[in-house]
Formats: sequence, structure tokens, C-alpha cells
Amino acid sequence: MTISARIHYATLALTELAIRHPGRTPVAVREITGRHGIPGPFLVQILRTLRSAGWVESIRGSQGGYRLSVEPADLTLLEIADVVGCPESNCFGEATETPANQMLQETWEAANEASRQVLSRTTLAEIAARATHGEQVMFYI
Amino acid sequence: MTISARIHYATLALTELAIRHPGRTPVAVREITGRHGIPGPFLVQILRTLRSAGWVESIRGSQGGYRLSVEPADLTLLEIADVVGCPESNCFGEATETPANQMLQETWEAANEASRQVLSRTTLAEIAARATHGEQVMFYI
DNA sequence: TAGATACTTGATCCATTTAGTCAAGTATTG
DNA sequence: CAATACTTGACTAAATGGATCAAGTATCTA
Repeated sequence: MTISARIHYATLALTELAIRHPGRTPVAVREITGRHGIPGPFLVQILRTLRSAGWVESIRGSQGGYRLSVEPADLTLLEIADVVGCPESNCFGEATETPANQMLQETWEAANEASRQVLSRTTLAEIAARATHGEQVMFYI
Repeated sequence: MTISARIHYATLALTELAIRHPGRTPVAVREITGRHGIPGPFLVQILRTLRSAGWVESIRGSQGGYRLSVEPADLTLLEIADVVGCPESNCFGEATETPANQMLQETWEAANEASRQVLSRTTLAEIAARATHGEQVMFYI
């Protein structure tokens, strides 16, 4: 579970959309890239992935933008990382199946699973809630 | 904590040396690459790193090879991964310090720490012991 | 209906990392 | 002296991650 910039950006963007979720107003890409330091066209690429995952929907034309199409509480950081990140190919050492090899594979797997557990316990809603706390916007909702 | 082939190979090699540790006989590179499916010159490169970490010593000349210079029980998988793996640069998002950004950084860090915990709880000695069990060599020592 | 806004798509590029190789050299043993 | 085996440094090749561009399409507003 390496957290790439892609995963980080994706989560930031989703957080932004989650904060603006209640109103259901589309948020333009430029608004997201402006607030966080995300390179423009790169975010577009990431949003494409998020859309094909069914988590955001896009509205074209003027006044268009992106909008969350799932409940923030239903989306965990693990799911985001799995969809946006790379396929995770933890399968070396197929060649020789020595006991040492197998034992190690299991340990690597256990370590990986531990970090996945952590990510699966945090939802987008929690991130958004705590993020808005910091910005003192909580009280205006 | 991505487990690269480099880390996997390094641990396999150290395990091999740990098994042969009691006798203190040097083990040639070829013996290690033979038993596990490790590409020859690549392992040499890895062993160089292990030597500069002070974990193995090399004996030149005929009958030479590599030998463990630490106790297997004192070496954890985490230490191996840290020395052999890449430097781990988890520092994106320095640009904007939004609350969302900070929260995420903490969560990524927590996930990473969880997997490090797992790796820190397994020692080379345990791997070696269980590996020899499988090979039924335990009884001949 | 024109024009501005904003998403869509596909191709492309660059830098870094990872994996793996080669060759010339040095030390040790028998 | 010859065989064995480590030493060193440079080098290549493929994959991945990060990022950009340009031409196109849809929508709203004046």
C-alpha cells in the first residue's frame, strides 16, 4: 500500500466535493485545483477514474463541474486507494516455492493487510467533517 | 512500505545465511542463487548493501563467501526493509497546508506505521527457524 | 444564435525507480 | 600458478508515476 500522489489528490478532490455535497452544486475543476495545490490536467485524469468508479458525476457546460454521487459515509479511504492506485502485484518468488519463500510472502501479506485495515476504518465523511472543523465552516451548515 | 523484489531477495539471502549461521562456514553467492530463484549479479549488488549495514561479512578467495555477522534474533524484517528498500519519501502536499491535507497525511502515516509494526515484530531468527522446520533440517543441528 | 465556460478524450512526454547485466580487477587457497 | 570467489563501477532496459496538450463536445446566458 504505497500512497501515491494520485491517491492523495483523488482523496483531496473527493473531500472537497464531500464538503460541498449538501447543496449538490457542481464544483468546477479549477475550484479544486485552486484550493489544494493539484496540477490542473492531472486532476482531470484522476476524476475520469473516479467517474468510472461511479463515485462522481460530471455536469458539462457553463456552471458545470463535478458532484459526488455517493454518500461520503459510504466511501472508505481503502476503496479510493484501490480504485485510483496501481493494481498491486505482490507475486514475486513464484519460481522456487521454498518454505522460507512462503513464510516471507505471508509476512509481507500480513503487513500489507495491517495498513489496509487502517485505511478501511476511515471514511470520506470523517475526513470532510474534520476538515471543515478546521475551517470553521461546520457552524454554517 | 512496498515490498520490492530487492527486499524480498535480501531477506531470503539473510535467511539462508541465518540457517547456516551456527557453523560459521562462508556461503558462496552461487549457493544462495541456486536454492532460491535469485538472479546472480543482482544478489551481489544487494549483498553489498547488507555488508555496508554491517549485517554480513565477506570472505574472499576460494572457499570464500558470505557469513552473518549479527545474531538472527537481533534483526527484524523492518530493519532489513528500511536498509535495502528505497528511502520512503512520504511528503507530497507541502504546497498547501489545508486541514484536509494534514488529516490525510496523518492517516497515510498511520497506515504506514501499522505495516511497519507487523514487520518489526518478526525477526530473521523466526523466519529461519520456521524455514528449517519445513525442510526437516531442525533435527540435524 | 453567438460566445463563454467547462468537461471529454486520446495521445504524448519526461523523470525516477527498479530490476538486472557486464567486465575488469583483487584476494585467497591449494 | 591456477582456480575460485568476492569487488567495484558503470551501464542498460523496462515499468511506473506524474504531468501536459490539443482538438472536440455540451451547456448556459446574453
